[in-house]
Amino acid sequence: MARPREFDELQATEAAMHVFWEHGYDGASIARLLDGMGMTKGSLYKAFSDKRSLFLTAMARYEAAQVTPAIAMLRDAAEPDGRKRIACVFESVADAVRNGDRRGCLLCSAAAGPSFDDPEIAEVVDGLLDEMRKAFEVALGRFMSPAQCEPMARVLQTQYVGLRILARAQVPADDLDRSARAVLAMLGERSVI
Amino acid sequence: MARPREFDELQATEAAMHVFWEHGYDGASIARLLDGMGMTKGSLYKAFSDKRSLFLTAMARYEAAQVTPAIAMLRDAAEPDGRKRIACVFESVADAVRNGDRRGCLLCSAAAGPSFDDPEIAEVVDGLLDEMRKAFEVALGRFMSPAQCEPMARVLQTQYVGLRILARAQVPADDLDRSARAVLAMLGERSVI
DNA sequence: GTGATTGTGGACTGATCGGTTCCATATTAT
DNA sequence: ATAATATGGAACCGATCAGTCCACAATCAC
Repeated sequence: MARPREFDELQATEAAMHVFWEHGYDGASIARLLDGMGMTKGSLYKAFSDKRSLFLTAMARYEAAQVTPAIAMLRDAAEPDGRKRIACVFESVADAVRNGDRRGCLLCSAAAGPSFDDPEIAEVVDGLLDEMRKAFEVALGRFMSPAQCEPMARVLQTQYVGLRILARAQVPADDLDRSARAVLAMLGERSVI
Repeated sequence: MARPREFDELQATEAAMHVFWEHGYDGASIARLLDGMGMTKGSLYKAFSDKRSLFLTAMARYEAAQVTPAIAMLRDAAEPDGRKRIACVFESVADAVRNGDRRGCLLCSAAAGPSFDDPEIAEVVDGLLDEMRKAFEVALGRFMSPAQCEPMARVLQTQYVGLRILARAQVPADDLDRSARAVLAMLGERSVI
């Protein structure tokens, strides 16, 4: 017995995610978010309470749409070659840059940004980055001795973050492409178990 | 025939550098800068024109005080062991975190931040990061085949950026310490030329 | 001393920020 | 019809932002 929403909540959340992804937490002003989401203040504040809540919602959406698939890929038992699983992740990073996508990674930008004063946001970001590290470790376990997996998973996690940050910087696309491939070259050279 | 400055210019520049280093470009409000530099608006704007100019000056100071020494270390012919040169850089990163220094690297934060809309700032940052990459390559050349140096230098550059970003995030110090050491372990394992 | 010159402190400006409130209007279920 | 809820949009809030301006202070040459 009430007027229904005129906007699709998932769609609006996704739009917000893209604005945050592109501009970062601080750079995403309410005005920009409203523009990107195609709604006005009244509706936004009624549906999402405030900017911080909206960001957490957008991060949850980012997790579902971007992080979870990557982690699933790294843990995908159907692909026996661990190197291929890892290559998939870094190639998608390289692909994004090659296609002009300079947004990097919402998590990495959040980690670098001032939204980290917020402990809840920090906890979510750190948690997801840790999940990625563990997933890297699983994939590495397919072709490396267990003792080497732990440190190498850390290296890959850091590489992921570094590449995503450099993607936002105006580093030439060629350089980034080479850097992403260098990670794979490094793994390729390494001896199997 | 004029009133002399009450502040030391180098000292003020250094203070500004620390404020930018800790809070990033956007987070370093004029009020915070004034507080850190111990001066008032009139003096600051007379001496440094505006925030952007002050940032460029602070970056130049950061280059002289932080980047140049690191690059010199990586290129130091007096130290024949290339691994030791590289270890020195990553150990100083680990040391900083261990001592509670969570500021990361001014360049890396700038690369991640919105100050990158400014082409001049971007150029300086990219240039310095590139200098670091080349210095890594020189150090790697001491114990690796030339063909392997180029991609591995990219990995080290990315690793440096990633670690510095994660240092700003609230990742546990132990984790960061392990991650920094993992880079060295990786290099240690690799075969000499 | 006086005057020219430059640094200093702080009040002030206009813009923008996130966020709130209000309301006339629209849409639905009962 | 009525009650309930969502909409767009404007008005508004206090805070903060970078930046400007100017009276005043301190120094120099003379």
